Amino acid sequence: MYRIGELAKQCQVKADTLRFYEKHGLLAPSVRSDAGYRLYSNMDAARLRFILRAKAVGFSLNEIAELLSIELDKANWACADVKGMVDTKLVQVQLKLAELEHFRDSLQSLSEACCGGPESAEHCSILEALESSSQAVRREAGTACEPQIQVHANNKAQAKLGRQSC
Amino acid sequence: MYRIGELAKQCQVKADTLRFYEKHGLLAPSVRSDAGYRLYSNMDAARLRFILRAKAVGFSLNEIAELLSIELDKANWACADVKGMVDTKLVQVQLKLAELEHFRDSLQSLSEACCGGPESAEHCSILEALESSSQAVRREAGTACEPQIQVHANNKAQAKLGRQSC
DNA sequence: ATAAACCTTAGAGTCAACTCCAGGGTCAAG
DNA sequence: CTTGACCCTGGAGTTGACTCTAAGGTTTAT
Ligand SMILES: [Zn+2]
Ligand SMILES: [Zn+2]
Ligand SMILES: [Zn+2]
Ligand SMILES: [Zn+2]
Repeated sequence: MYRIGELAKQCQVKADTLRFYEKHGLLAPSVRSDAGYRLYSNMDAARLRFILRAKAVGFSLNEIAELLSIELDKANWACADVKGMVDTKLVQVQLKLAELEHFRDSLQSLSEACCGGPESAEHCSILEALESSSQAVRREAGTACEPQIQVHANNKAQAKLGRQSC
Repeated sequence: MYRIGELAKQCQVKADTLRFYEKHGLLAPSVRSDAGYRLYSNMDAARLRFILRAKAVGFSLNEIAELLSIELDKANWACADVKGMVDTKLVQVQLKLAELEHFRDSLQSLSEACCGGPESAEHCSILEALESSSQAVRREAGTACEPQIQVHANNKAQAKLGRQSC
């Protein structure tokens, strides 16, 4: 039997988190001491590890509650139910991934378009891209800042064009 | 000049959102009508589009506020500042992306390990993986459910072993 | 003139998953 | 017998980006 702080430390969680899980029906200690202290059994600890593992693969606490109710009554559920939950979550994760990949690509092309130098941001390609209505980073010849690699190569040409090399 | 509802519809946002942005210092209409109605100019609309574009690449409203303050005073900021913000955000996005990829991979291997059939979940590989302490989906010969492809191939062998084909 | 469709405000509520607090009780060591 | 480390409770606060409500004022069309 572990007291709340012991189990918490064992599982790298805060005691508050265990109380929170209890309040939300995920994990209640099977016994209380005379003084009212929570006492967790090995089974309780196993249940907590189940919760943490499910969290580690991306399930929300609500979804974990559902998984736990299946766990407690496996015989009345089918593999299809369990796999369904996993697949549903997988789709959600893939959608979120696609969104973040889009963010990443956009940020990357913004980053690549800017020289990143100490010059005034008056002609910064990043700001221009956010101002303009186009989705992509627009390159209107000779007005915006450009990545450093090109700055060196084009320095004179830019100067000739009266361009502020941002 | 647009009234709040007009601008909102034009930019696919709710009027409430515009009021929210105003309360948080992102976008205030440049004029109010006699009756107190918000009236947005074309510049205000452009500012809103700036906000929405920055949101679309993953910036938070606080970060957007910072970007806007640079926008208003470009001359006193350097490309380095702007690019720094983009690169910082890029790193954050990449971290989040790595976490989600981990989720995806874990969910995928969980999904692949389960037959997904209408049988009782008593031997479901997914539940067993979440119960056991191992990170990967553990396959203890002949105890857990397996993906359907193999179920057909191994049907008789499993029956011979007295195995419940989950 | 009156209804529908708009607009105003301040302020509360929502979601998730904690996290912290005050004000008290319990327990082992010295 | 006191100190310090632990534990209890109920409830409030956090973060971010809205979203909604109530109670009223304005515009526009019929
Ligand atoms: Zn530049
Ligand atoms: Zn720049
Ligand atoms: Zn199965
Ligand atoms: Zn299964």
